[in-house]
Amino acid sequence: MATTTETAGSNAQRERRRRILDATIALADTGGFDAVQMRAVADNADVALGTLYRYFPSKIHLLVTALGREFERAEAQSRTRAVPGDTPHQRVMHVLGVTTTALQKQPQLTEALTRAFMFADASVADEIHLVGIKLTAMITHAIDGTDEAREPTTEDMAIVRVIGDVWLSALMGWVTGRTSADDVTKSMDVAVKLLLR
Amino acid sequence: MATTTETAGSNAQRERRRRILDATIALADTGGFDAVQMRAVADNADVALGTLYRYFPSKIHLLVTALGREFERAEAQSRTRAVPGDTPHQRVMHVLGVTTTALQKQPQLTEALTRAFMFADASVADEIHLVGIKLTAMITHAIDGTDEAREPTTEDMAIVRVIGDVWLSALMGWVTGRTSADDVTKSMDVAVKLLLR
DNA sequence: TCCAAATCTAGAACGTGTTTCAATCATACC
DNA sequence: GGTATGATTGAAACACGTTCTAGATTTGGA
Repeated sequence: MATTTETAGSNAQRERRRRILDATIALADTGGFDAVQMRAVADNADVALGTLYRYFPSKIHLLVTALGREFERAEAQSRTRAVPGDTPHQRVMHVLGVTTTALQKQPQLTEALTRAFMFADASVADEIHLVGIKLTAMITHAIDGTDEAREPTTEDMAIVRVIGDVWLSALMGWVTGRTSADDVTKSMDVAVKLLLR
Repeated sequence: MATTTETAGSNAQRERRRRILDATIALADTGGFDAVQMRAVADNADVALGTLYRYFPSKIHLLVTALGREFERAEAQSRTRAVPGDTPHQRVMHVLGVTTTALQKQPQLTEALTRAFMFADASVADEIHLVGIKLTAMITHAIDGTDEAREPTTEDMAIVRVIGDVWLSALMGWVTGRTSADDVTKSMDVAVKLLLR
Protein backbone atom coordinates (compact mmCIF):
# COMPACT_ATOMS: atom_id res chain seq x y z
CA MET A 1 0.00 0.00 0.00
CA ALA A 2 1.23 3.47 -0.77
CA THR A 3 2.07 5.78 2.07
CA THR A 4 -1.24 7.21 3.24
CA THR A 5 -2.06 9.96 5.65
CA GLU A 6 -2.24 7.45 8.46
CA THR A 7 1.32 6.30 8.09
CA ALA A 8 3.05 9.48 6.96
CA GLY A 9 5.45 11.56 9.00
CA SER A 10 7.66 10.83 11.93
CA ASN A 11 6.82 8.59 14.82
CA ALA A 12 6.04 11.59 16.97
CA GLN A 13 3.69 12.88 14.32
CA ARG A 14 1.84 9.61 13.99
CA GLU A 15 1.55 9.54 17.75
CA ARG A 16 0.14 13.06 17.83
CA ARG A 17 -2.34 12.18 15.13
CA ARG A 18 -3.48 9.12 17.02
CA ARG A 19 -3.84 11.07 20.27
CA ILE A 20 -5.91 13.69 18.50
CA LEU A 21 -8.30 11.14 16.99
CA ASP A 22 -8.54 9.26 20.29
CA ALA A 23 -9.39 12.45 22.14
CA THR A 24 -11.96 13.28 19.48
CA ILE A 25 -13.71 9.92 19.84
CA ALA A 26 -13.60 10.12 23.63
CA LEU A 27 -15.13 13.59 23.71
CA ALA A 28 -17.72 12.69 21.10
CA ASP A 29 -18.67 9.58 23.04
CA THR A 30 -19.17 11.62 26.19
CA GLY A 31 -21.07 14.61 24.95
CA GLY A 32 -21.70 14.36 21.23
CA PHE A 33 -21.00 16.91 18.55
CA ASP A 34 -21.08 19.92 20.85
CA ALA A 35 -18.63 18.38 23.28
CA VAL A 36 -16.01 18.01 20.57
CA GLN A 37 -14.58 21.47 21.10
CA MET A 38 -11.35 22.18 19.36
CA ARG A 39 -9.71 23.60 22.49
CA ALA A 40 -10.77 20.54 24.46
CA VAL A 41 -9.50 18.16 21.80
CA ALA A 42 -6.16 19.96 21.74
CA ASP A 43 -5.90 19.90 25.53
CA ASN A 44 -6.82 16.23 25.83
CA ALA A 45 -4.44 15.26 23.05
CA ASP A 46 -1.65 17.35 24.55
CA VAL A 47 -1.08 19.47 21.48
CA ALA A 48 -1.45 23.17 20.88
CA LEU A 49 -4.56 24.46 19.18
CA GLY A 50 -2.50 25.56 16.19
CA THR A 51 -1.07 22.06 15.86
CA LEU A 52 -4.51 20.54 15.89
CA TYR A 53 -5.45 22.80 13.00
CA ARG A 54 -2.29 21.85 11.15
CA TYR A 55 -3.33 18.21 11.30
CA PHE A 56 -7.04 18.72 10.63
CA PRO A 57 -8.14 21.93 8.93
CA SER A 58 -11.58 21.95 10.57
CA LYS A 59 -13.74 20.27 13.14
CA ILE A 60 -15.63 18.57 10.34
CA HIS A 61 -12.44 17.11 8.84
CA LEU A 62 -11.49 15.89 12.26
CA LEU A 63 -14.78 14.16 12.92
CA VAL A 64 -15.17 12.69 9.46
CA THR A 65 -11.64 11.30 9.65
CA ALA A 66 -12.48 9.77 13.00
CA LEU A 67 -15.61 8.30 11.44
CA GLY A 68 -13.53 6.79 8.67
CA ARG A 69 -11.24 5.15 11.20
CA GLU A 70 -14.20 3.62 13.05
CA PHE A 71 -15.83 2.47 9.84
CA GLU A 72 -12.62 0.86 8.68
CA ARG A 73 -12.47 -1.06 11.91
CA ALA A 74 -16.10 -2.21 11.61
CA GLU A 75 -15.78 -3.22 8.00
CA ALA A 76 -12.57 -5.14 8.59
CA GLN A 77 -14.31 -7.09 11.32
CA SER A 78 -17.40 -7.80 9.23
CA ARG A 79 -15.22 -9.00 6.38
CA THR A 80 -13.81 -11.85 8.45
CA ARG A 81 -16.98 -13.87 8.71
CA ALA A 82 -19.98 -14.93 6.67
CA VAL A 83 -23.25 -13.16 7.40
CA PRO A 84 -26.00 -15.38 8.85
CA GLY A 85 -29.35 -15.59 7.08
CA ASP A 86 -30.88 -17.53 4.21
CA THR A 87 -31.86 -14.69 1.90
CA PRO A 88 -30.21 -11.42 0.91
CA HIS A 89 -33.01 -9.61 2.71
CA GLN A 90 -32.33 -11.48 5.93
CA ARG A 91 -28.59 -11.01 5.66
CA VAL A 92 -28.78 -7.32 4.91
CA MET A 93 -31.19 -6.80 7.77
CA HIS A 94 -28.86 -8.74 10.03
CA VAL A 95 -25.95 -6.45 9.23
CA LEU A 96 -28.06 -3.34 9.52
CA GLY A 97 -29.56 -4.60 12.76
CA VAL A 98 -26.21 -5.36 14.32
CA THR A 99 -24.87 -2.00 13.25
CA THR A 100 -27.88 -0.09 14.49
CA THR A 101 -27.63 -1.84 17.84
CA ALA A 102 -23.98 -0.91 18.07
CA LEU A 103 -24.75 2.70 17.26
CA GLN A 104 -27.52 2.77 19.84
CA LYS A 105 -25.03 1.85 22.52
CA GLN A 106 -23.04 4.98 21.79
CA PRO A 107 -25.68 7.51 20.87
CA GLN A 108 -23.53 10.55 21.52
CA LEU A 109 -20.72 9.26 19.39
CA THR A 110 -23.16 8.40 16.64
CA GLU A 111 -24.68 11.85 16.81
CA ALA A 112 -21.33 13.55 16.56
CA LEU A 113 -20.09 11.49 13.63
CA THR A 114 -23.35 11.54 11.70
CA ARG A 115 -23.71 15.31 12.07
CA ALA A 116 -20.17 15.79 10.83
CA PHE A 117 -20.85 13.53 7.87
CA MET A 118 -23.97 15.45 6.95
CA PHE A 119 -22.24 18.80 7.23
CA ALA A 120 -19.15 17.86 5.28
CA ASP A 121 -18.52 19.78 2.09
CA ALA A 122 -16.37 19.11 -0.97
CA SER A 123 -13.12 19.66 0.91
CA VAL A 124 -13.83 16.45 2.81
CA ALA A 125 -14.72 14.48 -0.29
CA ASP A 126 -11.85 12.00 0.12
CA GLU A 127 -12.77 11.03 3.64
CA ILE A 128 -16.45 10.81 2.69
CA HIS A 129 -15.59 8.60 -0.22
CA LEU A 130 -13.71 6.21 2.02
CA VAL A 131 -16.74 5.88 4.26
CA GLY A 132 -18.95 5.24 1.24
CA ILE A 133 -16.65 2.49 0.03
CA LYS A 134 -16.61 0.77 3.38
CA LEU A 135 -20.38 0.93 3.70
CA THR A 136 -20.88 -0.40 0.19
CA ALA A 137 -18.48 -3.24 0.91
CA MET A 138 -20.34 -4.20 4.06
CA ILE A 139 -23.77 -4.27 2.44
CA THR A 140 -22.56 -5.99 -0.71
CA HIS A 141 -20.93 -8.59 1.45
CA ALA A 142 -24.25 -9.06 3.23
CA ILE A 143 -26.24 -9.44 0.02
CA ASP A 144 -23.69 -11.98 -1.05
CA GLY A 145 -23.48 -13.84 2.20
CA THR A 146 -20.36 -15.78 1.43
CA ASP A 147 -16.83 -15.29 2.65
CA GLU A 148 -15.69 -14.78 -0.87
CA ALA A 149 -15.98 -11.34 -2.40
CA ARG A 150 -18.00 -11.42 -5.62
CA GLU A 151 -18.05 -8.77 -8.28
CA PRO A 152 -21.33 -6.93 -7.60
CA THR A 153 -23.67 -6.38 -10.53
CA THR A 154 -24.82 -2.93 -11.61
CA GLU A 155 -28.17 -3.58 -10.03
CA ASP A 156 -26.52 -4.69 -6.80
CA MET A 157 -24.59 -1.46 -6.65
CA ALA A 158 -27.70 0.58 -7.31
CA ILE A 159 -29.56 -1.23 -4.57
CA VAL A 160 -26.72 -0.77 -2.15
CA ARG A 161 -26.63 2.92 -2.92
CA VAL A 162 -30.32 3.29 -2.21
CA ILE A 163 -30.01 1.33 1.01
CA GLY A 164 -27.17 3.58 2.07
CA ASP A 165 -29.27 6.64 1.32
CA VAL A 166 -32.22 5.39 3.32
CA TRP A 167 -29.89 4.49 6.14
CA LEU A 168 -28.33 7.92 6.24
CA SER A 169 -31.72 9.54 6.20
CA ALA A 170 -33.01 7.32 9.00
CA LEU A 171 -29.87 7.96 10.99
CA MET A 172 -30.35 11.66 10.49
CA GLY A 173 -33.84 11.43 11.90
CA TRP A 174 -32.58 9.51 14.87
CA VAL A 175 -29.56 11.61 15.79
CA THR A 176 -31.59 14.77 15.52
CA GLY A 177 -34.10 13.30 17.94
CA ARG A 178 -37.00 13.25 15.51
CA THR A 179 -37.41 9.47 15.40
CA SER A 180 -36.56 6.49 17.59
CA ALA A 181 -33.94 3.83 17.03
CA ASP A 182 -36.78 1.41 16.38
CA ASP A 183 -37.94 3.61 13.55
CA VAL A 184 -34.50 3.30 12.01
CA THR A 185 -34.77 -0.48 11.94
CA LYS A 186 -38.35 -0.34 10.71
CA SER A 187 -37.70 2.00 7.82
CA MET A 188 -34.64 -0.03 6.83
CA ASP A 189 -36.76 -3.16 6.83
CA VAL A 190 -39.38 -1.61 4.61
CA ALA A 191 -36.81 -0.25 2.20
CA VAL A 192 -34.88 -3.48 1.98
CA LYS A 193 -38.11 -5.38 1.37
CA LEU A 194 -38.95 -3.08 -1.49
CA LEU A 195 -35.52 -3.36 -3.02
CA LEU A 196 -34.58 -7.00 -2.57
CA ARG A 197 -37.54 -8.78 -4.00
CA MET B 1 -58.18 26.70 9.37
CA ALA B 2 -57.15 27.36 12.93
CA THR B 3 -54.97 30.34 13.66
CA THR B 4 -51.47 29.26 12.77
CA THR B 5 -48.15 30.90 13.34
CA GLU B 6 -48.38 32.59 9.96
CA THR B 7 -51.55 34.43 10.72
CA ALA B 8 -51.15 35.10 14.45
CA GLY B 9 -50.45 38.48 16.00
CA SER B 10 -51.05 42.00 14.92
CA ASN B 11 -50.65 43.34 11.44
CA ALA B 12 -47.31 44.84 12.33
CA GLN B 13 -46.17 41.49 13.63
CA ARG B 14 -47.21 39.62 10.53
CA GLU B 15 -45.42 42.26 8.51
CA ARG B 16 -42.25 41.83 10.56
CA ARG B 17 -42.42 38.11 10.20
CA ARG B 18 -42.80 38.38 6.46
CA ARG B 19 -39.90 40.85 6.20
CA ILE B 20 -37.70 38.49 8.21
CA LEU B 21 -38.48 35.50 6.01
CA ASP B 22 -38.06 37.56 2.85
CA ALA B 23 -34.68 38.82 4.03
CA THR B 24 -33.71 35.27 4.89
CA ILE B 25 -34.55 33.98 1.41
CA ALA B 26 -32.83 36.92 -0.25
CA LEU B 27 -29.62 36.43 1.73
CA ALA B 28 -29.70 32.67 1.23
CA ASP B 29 -30.21 33.13 -2.49
CA THR B 30 -27.21 35.42 -2.68
CA GLY B 31 -24.64 33.64 -0.57
CA GLY B 32 -26.06 30.42 0.79
CA PHE B 33 -26.08 29.18 4.35
CA ASP B 34 -23.09 31.23 5.49
CA ALA B 35 -24.54 34.45 4.15
CA VAL B 36 -27.64 34.06 6.28
CA GLN B 37 -26.13 35.79 9.28
CA MET B 38 -28.50 36.69 12.03
CA ARG B 39 -27.25 40.28 12.25
CA ALA B 40 -27.65 40.67 8.48
CA VAL B 41 -31.14 39.21 8.51
CA ALA B 42 -32.14 41.56 11.33
CA ASP B 43 -30.69 44.57 9.52
CA ASN B 44 -32.28 43.73 6.18
CA ALA B 45 -35.63 43.07 7.79
CA ASP B 46 -35.43 46.28 9.82
CA VAL B 47 -35.81 44.62 13.16
CA ALA B 48 -33.49 44.40 16.14
CA LEU B 49 -31.47 41.27 16.66
CA GLY B 50 -33.39 40.52 19.84
CA THR B 51 -36.65 40.73 17.93
CA LEU B 52 -35.43 38.34 15.32
CA TYR B 53 -34.68 35.87 18.09
CA ARG B 54 -38.11 36.43 19.57
CA TYR B 55 -39.67 35.39 16.26
CA PHE B 56 -37.31 32.53 15.47
CA PRO B 57 -35.33 30.94 18.29
CA SER B 58 -32.40 29.95 16.07
CA LYS B 59 -30.93 30.26 12.62
CA ILE B 60 -32.06 26.71 11.90
CA HIS B 61 -35.65 27.45 12.85
CA LEU B 62 -35.53 30.48 10.65
CA LEU B 63 -34.24 28.62 7.61
CA VAL B 64 -36.46 25.59 8.02
CA THR B 65 -39.50 27.82 8.36
CA ALA B 66 -38.47 29.61 5.18
CA LEU B 67 -38.09 26.22 3.52
CA GLY B 68 -41.59 25.29 4.60
CA ARG B 69 -42.97 28.46 3.06
CA GLU B 70 -41.25 27.74 -0.25
CA PHE B 71 -42.36 24.13 -0.24
CA GLU B 72 -45.91 25.09 0.46
CA ARG B 73 -45.82 27.38 -2.54
CA ALA B 74 -44.37 24.66 -4.78
CA GLU B 75 -46.80 22.02 -3.64
CA ALA B 76 -49.80 24.29 -4.04
CA GLN B 77 -48.74 24.96 -7.60
CA SER B 78 -48.13 21.31 -8.42
CA ARG B 79 -51.52 20.41 -7.00
CA THR B 80 -53.31 22.50 -9.60
CA ARG B 81 -52.47 20.41 -12.62
CA ALA B 82 -52.12 16.79 -13.67
CA VAL B 83 -48.61 15.48 -14.06
CA PRO B 84 -47.63 14.50 -17.63
CA GLY B 85 -46.39 11.00 -18.31
CA ASP B 86 -47.89 7.59 -19.02
CA THR B 87 -46.44 5.58 -16.17
CA PRO B 88 -45.86 6.31 -12.48
CA HIS B 89 -42.14 6.13 -13.19
CA GLN B 90 -42.36 8.76 -15.91
CA ARG B 91 -44.58 10.99 -13.85
CA VAL B 92 -42.43 10.81 -10.74
CA MET B 93 -39.33 11.49 -12.77
CA HIS B 94 -41.06 14.42 -14.37
CA VAL B 95 -41.81 16.00 -11.00
CA LEU B 96 -38.35 15.27 -9.69
CA GLY B 97 -36.78 16.60 -12.88
CA VAL B 98 -38.73 19.82 -12.78
CA THR B 99 -37.93 20.29 -9.13
CA THR B 100 -34.24 19.55 -9.57
CA THR B 101 -34.06 22.03 -12.44
CA ALA B 102 -35.70 24.66 -10.29
CA LEU B 103 -33.26 23.99 -7.47
CA GLN B 104 -30.33 24.18 -9.86
CA LYS B 105 -31.32 27.70 -10.80
CA GLN B 106 -30.91 28.82 -7.20
CA PRO B 107 -28.02 26.73 -5.94
CA GLN B 108 -27.16 28.99 -3.03
CA LEU B 109 -30.72 29.04 -1.79
CA THR B 110 -30.92 25.28 -2.14
CA GLU B 111 -27.70 24.88 -0.23
CA ALA B 112 -28.87 27.06 2.62
CA LEU B 113 -32.25 25.38 2.99
CA THR B 114 -30.96 21.84 2.61
CA ARG B 115 -28.20 22.39 5.15
CA ALA B 116 -30.69 23.77 7.62
CA PHE B 117 -33.00 20.84 7.06
CA MET B 118 -30.18 18.37 7.67
CA PHE B 119 -29.03 20.14 10.80
CA ALA B 120 -32.44 20.55 12.36
CA ASP B 121 -32.99 18.79 15.67
CA ALA B 122 -36.12 17.77 17.57
CA SER B 123 -37.05 21.35 18.42
CA VAL B 124 -37.79 21.92 14.74
CA ALA B 125 -39.83 18.74 14.38
CA ASP B 126 -43.06 20.56 13.51
CA GLU B 127 -41.55 22.52 10.65
CA ILE B 128 -39.76 19.41 9.39
CA HIS B 129 -42.98 17.47 9.50
CA LEU B 130 -44.72 20.06 7.36
CA VAL B 131 -42.02 19.75 4.73
CA GLY B 132 -42.33 15.98 4.80
CA ILE B 133 -46.07 16.18 4.27
CA LYS B 134 -45.73 18.51 1.31
CA LEU B 135 -43.08 16.34 -0.31
CA THR B 136 -45.14 13.21 0.21
CA ALA B 137 -48.15 14.93 -1.30
CA MET B 138 -46.20 15.98 -4.37
CA ILE B 139 -44.77 12.55 -5.07
CA THR B 140 -48.00 10.73 -4.32
CA HIS B 141 -49.76 13.06 -6.69
CA ALA B 142 -47.17 12.21 -9.32
CA ILE B 143 -47.54 8.46 -8.86
CA ASP B 144 -51.24 8.96 -9.19
CA GLY B 145 -51.14 11.30 -12.12
CA THR B 146 -54.72 12.47 -11.91
CA ASP B 147 -56.11 15.71 -10.64
CA GLU B 148 -58.02 13.86 -8.00
CA ALA B 149 -56.28 12.97 -4.76
CA ARG B 150 -56.43 9.25 -4.04
CA GLU B 151 -55.85 7.60 -0.71
CA PRO B 152 -52.28 6.23 -1.03
CA THR B 153 -51.71 2.59 -0.17
CA THR B 154 -49.25 1.47 2.48
CA GLU B 155 -46.84 0.42 -0.23
CA ASP B 156 -47.21 3.78 -1.95
CA MET B 157 -46.31 5.53 1.24
CA ALA B 158 -43.31 3.29 1.78
CA ILE B 159 -42.09 3.95 -1.75
CA VAL B 160 -42.58 7.66 -1.38
CA ARG B 161 -40.60 7.61 1.85
CA VAL B 162 -37.70 5.84 0.21
CA ILE B 163 -37.77 8.22 -2.74
CA GLY B 164 -37.68 11.12 -0.33
CA ASP B 165 -34.71 9.60 1.46
CA VAL B 166 -32.77 9.08 -1.74
CA TRP B 167 -33.62 12.57 -2.82
CA LEU B 168 -32.38 14.09 0.40
CA SER B 169 -29.21 12.10 0.19
CA ALA B 170 -28.60 13.11 -3.42
CA LEU B 171 -29.33 16.70 -2.58
CA MET B 172 -26.88 16.50 0.29
CA GLY B 173 -24.20 15.29 -2.08
CA TRP B 174 -24.95 18.08 -4.46
CA VAL B 175 -25.16 20.99 -2.05
CA THR B 176 -21.96 19.91 -0.37
CA GLY B 177 -20.26 19.93 -3.74
CA ARG B 178 -19.48 16.25 -3.86
CA THR B 179 -21.70 15.40 -6.84
CA SER B 180 -23.19 17.22 -9.82
CA ALA B 181 -26.81 18.13 -10.43
CA ASP B 182 -26.81 15.51 -13.16
CA ASP B 183 -25.86 12.92 -10.59
CA VAL B 184 -28.92 13.90 -8.59
CA THR B 185 -31.19 13.19 -11.53
CA LYS B 186 -29.37 9.98 -12.36
CA SER B 187 -29.53 8.54 -8.89
CA MET B 188 -33.18 9.48 -8.62
CA ASP B 189 -33.85 7.73 -11.89
CA VAL B 190 -32.14 4.56 -10.75
CA ALA B 191 -33.93 4.56 -7.43
CA VAL B 192 -37.34 5.22 -8.95
CA LYS B 193 -36.77 2.44 -11.49
CA LEU B 194 -35.98 0.04 -8.68
CA LEU B 195 -39.01 1.04 -6.67
CA LEU B 196 -41.75 1.52 -9.24
CA ARG B 197 -41.63 -1.71 -11.19
C1' DT C 1 -57.65 59.06 27.67
C1' DC C 2 -54.55 56.76 30.69
C1' DC C 3 -52.03 52.94 32.53
C1' DA C 4 -49.92 48.37 32.85
C1' DA C 5 -48.13 44.88 30.24
C1' DA C 6 -46.05 43.35 26.34
C1' DT C 7 -43.03 44.24 22.65
C1' DC C 8 -39.22 46.37 20.39
C1' DT C 9 -34.63 48.56 20.11
C1' DA C 10 -29.63 49.28 20.52
C1' DG C 11 -25.87 47.54 22.05
C1' DA C 12 -22.79 44.95 25.02
C1' DA C 13 -21.20 40.51 26.12
C1' DC C 14 -20.22 35.46 25.93
C1' DG C 15 -18.87 30.90 23.70
C1' DT C 16 -16.69 28.36 20.32
C1' DG C 17 -14.61 27.61 15.55
C1' DT C 18 -10.91 29.62 13.20
C1' DT C 19 -6.76 32.55 12.14
C1' DT C 20 -2.55 34.65 13.20
C1' DC C 21 2.03 35.52 15.16
C1' DA C 22 6.27 35.57 17.68
C1' DA C 23 9.04 32.54 20.15
C1' DT C 24 10.77 27.95 20.99
C1' DC C 25 11.87 23.26 19.68
C1' DA C 26 13.11 19.24 16.62
C1' DT C 27 15.08 17.39 12.54
C1' DA C 28 17.97 16.83 8.68
C1' DC C 29 21.84 17.95 6.39
C1' DC C 30 26.72 19.85 6.09
C1' DG D 1 28.83 20.13 16.35
C1' DG D 2 26.32 23.91 13.78
C1' DT D 3 22.76 25.63 11.18
C1' DA D 4 18.68 26.12 8.19
C1' DT D 5 14.18 24.60 7.76
C1' DG D 6 10.07 23.30 9.30
C1' DA D 7 7.01 21.93 13.28
C1' DT D 8 5.14 23.10 17.70
C1' DT D 9 3.73 26.11 21.30
C1' DG D 10 1.09 29.67 23.81
C1' DA D 11 -1.62 33.31 23.47
C1' DA D 12 -4.14 36.84 21.39
C1' DA D 13 -7.60 38.15 18.18
C1' DC D 14 -11.57 37.68 15.05
C1' DA D 15 -16.34 36.05 13.37
C1' DC D 16 -20.77 34.77 14.09
C1' DG D 17 -24.61 32.44 16.77
C1' DT D 18 -26.72 33.41 20.87
C1' DT D 19 -27.98 35.72 25.36
C1' DC D 20 -28.80 39.56 28.20
C1' DT D 21 -30.05 44.26 29.78
C1' DA D 22 -31.92 48.82 30.15
C1' DG D 23 -34.65 51.92 28.16
C1' DA D 24 -38.21 53.36 24.44
C1' DT D 25 -42.44 52.24 22.10
C1' DT D 26 -46.71 50.03 21.17
C1' DT D 27 -50.86 47.80 22.49
C1' DG D 28 -55.10 46.56 24.76
C1' DG D 29 -58.23 47.21 28.39
C1' DA D 30 -60.45 50.17 32.12
